[in-house]
Amino acid sequence: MQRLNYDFYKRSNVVQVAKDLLGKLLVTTFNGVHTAGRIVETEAYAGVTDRASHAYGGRHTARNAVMYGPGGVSYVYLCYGIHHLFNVVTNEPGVPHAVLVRSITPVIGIDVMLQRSGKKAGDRTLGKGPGNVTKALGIHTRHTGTSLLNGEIFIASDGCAVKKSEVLATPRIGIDYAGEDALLPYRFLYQANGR
DNA sequence: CGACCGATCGTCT
DNA sequence: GACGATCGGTCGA
Repeated sequence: MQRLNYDFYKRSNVVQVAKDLLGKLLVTTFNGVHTAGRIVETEAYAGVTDRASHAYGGRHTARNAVMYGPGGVSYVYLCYGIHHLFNVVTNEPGVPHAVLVRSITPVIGIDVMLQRSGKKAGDRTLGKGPGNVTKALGIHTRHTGTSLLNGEIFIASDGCAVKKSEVLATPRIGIDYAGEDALLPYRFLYQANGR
């Protein structure tokens, strides 16, 4: 198992990074409790030129400040007052690109994830949907700005190879306000054996 | 089943 | 003061 390094996150093509994150393991290690899931769904947010992005037009606020920092840092924010959504900042400082992790399949610490989510064993919705990802892994808005290069949250490769034929690209979810950018195929699903 | 709606609050205007 | 990069429960068919 190999933690992804800055060279992975700093790349300038956020769409490519979003695709490359499929099949990787998203790991949290809070208080010595390890939980991890395989990333099976991501969305790319292409910064200032992307109307769906929080940084569209160079918008710079306290909330999205970490997007303007270096890649390999978490950007977690609250949506609809209830859901904590986990993103990975990409690219080099000054370019506010990010990838939203929308779904994982549980791999390590499934019992803990079930407990955190209040779900029963066998529930297929565990880790499905961006709000459920953070709930299962214990990620909170307080974790925004933490580095994935050396912190409690990180992404690793376990050598799982993702074939191009197993990746499906579709428009992103819930961004109807983004005009033509809502049509961009920036959502990627990894479907090895269905879901 | 699918459609609808309520929850719930930080953030930006 | 309005509104989400959502979820899950409920209602009607």
